[in-house]
Amino acid sequence: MPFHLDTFLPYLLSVAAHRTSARFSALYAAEAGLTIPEWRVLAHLDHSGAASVRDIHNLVHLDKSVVSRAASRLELAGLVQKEGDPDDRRLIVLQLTEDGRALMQRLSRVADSFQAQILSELGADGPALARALRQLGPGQPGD
Amino acid sequence: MPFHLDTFLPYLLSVAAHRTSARFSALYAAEAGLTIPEWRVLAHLDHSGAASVRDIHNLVHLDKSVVSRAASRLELAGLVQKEGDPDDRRLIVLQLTEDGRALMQRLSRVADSFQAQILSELGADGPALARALRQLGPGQPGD
DNA sequence: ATACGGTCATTGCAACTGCAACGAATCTGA
DNA sequence: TCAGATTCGTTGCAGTTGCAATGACCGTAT
Repeated sequence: MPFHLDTFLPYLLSVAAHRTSARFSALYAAEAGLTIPEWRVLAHLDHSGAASVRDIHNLVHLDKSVVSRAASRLELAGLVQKEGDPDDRRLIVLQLTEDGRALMQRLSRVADSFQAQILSELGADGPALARALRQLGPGQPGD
Repeated sequence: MPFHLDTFLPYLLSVAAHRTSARFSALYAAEAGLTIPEWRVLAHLDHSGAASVRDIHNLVHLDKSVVSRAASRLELAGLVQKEGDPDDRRLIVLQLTEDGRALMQRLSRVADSFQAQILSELGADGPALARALRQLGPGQPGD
């Protein structure tokens, strides 16, 4: 009996994730010229206030090098401020600038309405999807 | 109010997809030395018998160039046979070789048991996840 | 003090991706 | 018939990613 790729969860996840990210990134690429890693760094900083490259690497599932380069681009764009931590000079403290906070204020509204749009498309399966994704994502398993 | 990335569906999808693919690809990377696109091409050929590069590009959500290069590597590895279509000499007919079929017979068992493993982890949310992913993936919306 | 292992951010580098040509083959309509 | 538009697979190329150094810095135990 041949194998059915179109019911295989890793494949379905990959396609759904790619398509959903593309739909959303079209929105904030229009609003600002952001890439996905840049968006995630901004979003995490908006949520956590200040964070090091390592914090973001651990919590947002992005490689250290990706975070580092995204932060450099964001600093150049004036959205993020980088300064050395005086207590531990290995660390870089990343923070939103005034412009960055203003941008995130606009973008979080876009994100919220996108989320609402997706949930309305999903109907009753929305909550189960969120639960399942949290289960599959790197939560408990050591990662 | 700050934005919460950890309840945002595009982000959750991306993390879950990446992690699940990594878990699975560790299995077939051990069994054969396959990359993800190579696995998808093999799986689709196992399911559809024979297909052109374009067919796979359309149905498996992989860029033409990715399919083309994966097919070349698979041909070199003796898993796939490439021949020109006599009716339309622009087309390339891809087919599994005997070795390719044998490999897919082993891999589809690995895949099935992985799928079962995932579903058991998800419990009651599994079916809703599958429905939701099919809804989000490129089905109806022209794509 | 100071040597040493561990942690941090950055950088180099190879591999991969997505996109835009490109050449070959087919289709269309005059 | 035959010129132009289209479709096919491949290839070039720039940008990105993941991984492995690298160098700076810290903590600790001698």
